[in-house]
Amino acid sequence: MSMGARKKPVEGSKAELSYELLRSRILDGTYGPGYRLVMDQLARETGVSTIPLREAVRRLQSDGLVEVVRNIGARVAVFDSVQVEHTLNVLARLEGYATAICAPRMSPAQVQVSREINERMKEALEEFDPTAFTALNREFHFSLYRHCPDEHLNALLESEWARLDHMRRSTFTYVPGRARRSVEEHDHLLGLIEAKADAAEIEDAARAHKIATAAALHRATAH
Amino acid sequence: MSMGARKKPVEGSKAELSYELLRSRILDGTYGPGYRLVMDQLARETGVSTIPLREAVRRLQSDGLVEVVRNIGARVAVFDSVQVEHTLNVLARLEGYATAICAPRMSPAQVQVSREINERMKEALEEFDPTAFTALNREFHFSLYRHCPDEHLNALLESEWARLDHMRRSTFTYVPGRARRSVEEHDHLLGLIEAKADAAEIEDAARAHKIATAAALHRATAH
DNA sequence: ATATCGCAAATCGTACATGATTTGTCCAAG
DNA sequence: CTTGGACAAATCATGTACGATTTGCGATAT
Repeated sequence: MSMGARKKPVEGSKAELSYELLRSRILDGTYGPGYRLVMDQLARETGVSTIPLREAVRRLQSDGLVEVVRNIGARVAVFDSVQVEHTLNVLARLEGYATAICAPRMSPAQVQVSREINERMKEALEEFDPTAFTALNREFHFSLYRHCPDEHLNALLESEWARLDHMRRSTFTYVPGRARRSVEEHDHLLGLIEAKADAAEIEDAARAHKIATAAALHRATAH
Repeated sequence: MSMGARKKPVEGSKAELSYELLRSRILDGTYGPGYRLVMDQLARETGVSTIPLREAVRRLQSDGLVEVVRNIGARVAVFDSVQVEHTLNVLARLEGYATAICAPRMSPAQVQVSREINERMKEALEEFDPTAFTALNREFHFSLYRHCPDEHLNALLESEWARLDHMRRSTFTYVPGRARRSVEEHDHLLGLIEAKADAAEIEDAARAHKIATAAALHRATAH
């Protein structure tokens, strides 16, 4: 038999594709907060039937990205600014732990990659580019715990970041004075990792870093 | 119109009921780890059709309780002891935070309820009843952050505890020497809450408490 | 003993029927 | 002429039955 690249779409059930499609459209803002997900409409639009779409919506429901009401339908979740603050605080604890257990596993080369990302954040800071800054910030933190031995923790982090990305669509959150301090704290954190500091110390630093972001946002919004 | 209590089963779609049924059966061990969830079979057994069951399985998939493979089916997730340790560590961080933000909101009466639960744990300890002890332990911690203002955090805690309960089916985890220290730490924690201690201090205590449990388990299993 | 063919079982997807909710219209009262 | 309510029709979520496709296993033939 020919062993050439077959047209085998191994990862391509309609339910799976629909899930990724809807998810990406929610996260990139195509379906904003409160948007109503109508099955028949989506079915015609995407060319699949309603059943795979229903299954996709169910997964999104457990992900917390949509809210489903019986006999009414599904809407993409809507968040207010206090929930942004809550999510930041939860992320602080999760990230602190993840960063701490991954720190000993990081090679010097990987630390260097993270450091370069932080340098690019400084550039974005110089050029007043909040969007790029935010994206790089996420990239920076994920670079710290990419090789986390706990897969479920990784899934949690991914999920919380996704929620956060989506929330930024409703309430734009960028505290001007905070960005400069943020990159400094990143440098400090990298220093601790390179110095093979104690796990508890690294965890404290990483947690405090994001708690500070949440606090800055708190002061900026609910003055 | 009569406004008396109608027989309105507001929460009663077949998809919802199927979800709760499957979930409870997974958590109480009826469907053990690795159990194969066959749609047609479940459909005949429960009297509903396959579609509501599919939706239920999708939600369980995002909950991390079942694993779905394309064209193969769904199996109940199987965990090993290291994942128990991971989950305990994640729970430690989440519980620490939740306990800290709920502490100022607790009334003396609520503290008293928690204290009574801890007293019952001491009784279970005297009578060598690990099962009751474990159940009470969960009840104790939930009593501390029942009125959490962050609903999503509550959902996360519920989810992680559910995972833990299910894991205990595979690997029975009870470290004899740990239980006595545990109730002492509970008393200490309650003292901090009553004394209106600093949030950071309470968080540290609650986190350290569960980290110690994880560490004890680590020593007991992978000696 | 190995390989190939074929059957059984279960998942995946579609079309259709049903029931609940919302909307829109018409009529009547003020 | 405006307002309020009731009835009707459309819209959409929910559930069922059925067909299509894939996987896994066993039997048969070489």
